Amino acid sequence: MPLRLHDTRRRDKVAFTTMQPGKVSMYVCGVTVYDRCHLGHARCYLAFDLIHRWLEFSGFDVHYVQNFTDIDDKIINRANEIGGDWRALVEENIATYYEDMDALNILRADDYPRCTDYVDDMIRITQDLIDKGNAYQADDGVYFDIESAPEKYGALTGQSIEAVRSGAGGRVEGTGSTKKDHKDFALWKAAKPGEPTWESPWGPGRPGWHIECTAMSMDYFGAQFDIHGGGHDLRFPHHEAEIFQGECHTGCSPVVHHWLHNGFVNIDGEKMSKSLGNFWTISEILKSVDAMVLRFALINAHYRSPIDMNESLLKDAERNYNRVLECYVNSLKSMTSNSPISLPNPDITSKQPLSKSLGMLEKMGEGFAKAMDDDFNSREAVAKVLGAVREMSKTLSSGLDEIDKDAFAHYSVDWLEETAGLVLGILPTREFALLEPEEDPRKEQISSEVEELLILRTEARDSKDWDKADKIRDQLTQLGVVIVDSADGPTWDLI
RNA sequence: GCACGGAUGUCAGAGCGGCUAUGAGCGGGAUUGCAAAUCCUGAGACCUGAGUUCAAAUCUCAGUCCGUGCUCCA
Repeated sequence: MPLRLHDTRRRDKVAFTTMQPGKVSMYVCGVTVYDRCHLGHARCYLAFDLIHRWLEFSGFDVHYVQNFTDIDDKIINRANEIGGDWRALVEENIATYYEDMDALNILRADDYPRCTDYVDDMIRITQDLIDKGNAYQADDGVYFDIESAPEKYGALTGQSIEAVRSGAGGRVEGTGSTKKDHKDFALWKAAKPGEPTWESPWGPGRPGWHIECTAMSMDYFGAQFDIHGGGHDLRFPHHEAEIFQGECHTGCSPVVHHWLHNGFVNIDGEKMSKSLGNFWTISEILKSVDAMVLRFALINAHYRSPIDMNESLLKDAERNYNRVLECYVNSLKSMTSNSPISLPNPDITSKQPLSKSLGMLEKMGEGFAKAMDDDFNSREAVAKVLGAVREMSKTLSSGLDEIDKDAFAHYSVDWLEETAGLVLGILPTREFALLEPEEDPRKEQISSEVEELLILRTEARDSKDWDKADKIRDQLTQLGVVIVDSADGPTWDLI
């Protein structure tokens, strides 16, 4: 089934086409490196990681470029606040960006260009826009002239020029700029005292934000490319500005063939923002939440829908993720040979349980691919994995003979490694999965005490002294220990 | 105000012309002294009104309500 995806510009799900057969050029707006990454960044780059993975899995050769915005008002301000050098701030935040994204098992892009390496290109494009009559010089920099290409206004957000004029209300006055219209955006900002600057035909200054992505994407891909992605908030003005710049500069329309935008993360029903105090950085969350559980939670939603992050969502994710992991580990352990016998034909209508089970799994595998092909519906894909996990667990514990079980386990492992592993990126390596969990040192400390109490409890239970048994259990709870009773006697773990 | 998106069981949330998912919660069952954990199983929903159709949660029109953007923001 062919891949379809939702294009923001065309406002519809469209068939995915590439300029070159089998090759995809994909540019995603990266972070402005003035601070550590937060949950919203995780969501965004996870969304495009999944898209990246699915395209590769579908056989495309993807050239994935993601930039770092390493010069910007916020960077300068932050550096001034902390009294440090802006370059050091940039380096530090790029390093932690990689740390955070690696932790979430986000595959690296092919290239991570930095804006400051492309200033010459930006100057060249700006000059060209001036020459073509799409830009003009004002007192405080060079601006793009919206009136020179009014038909491009609202390409992504559907807003008319008039609406924005009235909607902008009182915010437009008193900026002290000599730009002609408040909608005109800066291509080049004239130097202010104490700021890093570059030489240009318009005097010392630095590039505007929007021109950066245009310069970098064109350097890698030329005048046109397949996919441009970013957060929902970037549609306006950032991406519309890119359309103005790119299309006026190259004369190509469209420059970008598919615009993809991911939805936002809310916290407990509220927008995540610093002023509300619900701003979660990735490194903070990962202190209390397993990285793969967070990944699971974030891909268990369609990339375009907003996510409401809260305790129960994470709890749900943990539970479901552990279910998948446990099934994977059990399947790995059930593989007893290197050369499994061939399995019966998958047939969902068969009376033979193994054949029927394989038929179910085959169907769920098809459902998984169909879901991903339908605008990267990872939530539906996750549902298929969970359905398959249920089926696998059931079949593995259904009393198959050794040989069938081995073969079925091989099938299950392959199934999971392809879907949950390669595409969703939530499986650990085989070696890691089979590793016995490391003992918590705190467990060691109380171990003998707990074991003693458990013996007393077992004795009490044997003599049906439930009062005493329950008191001991309360005592253990106080120690922070949870008991799991099974047919083979009680086991325990830290809460 | 304008623009974009949404309204599905108790909740989260897929499906988007005929069959409805997934998970939590709740009911029943197995194991169990009880609880926890695990497994099996059951009930339960498609905002309102009109239209198209043999057939509508799904398409069309109207309405109501909600979210987001229009300002640096993933």
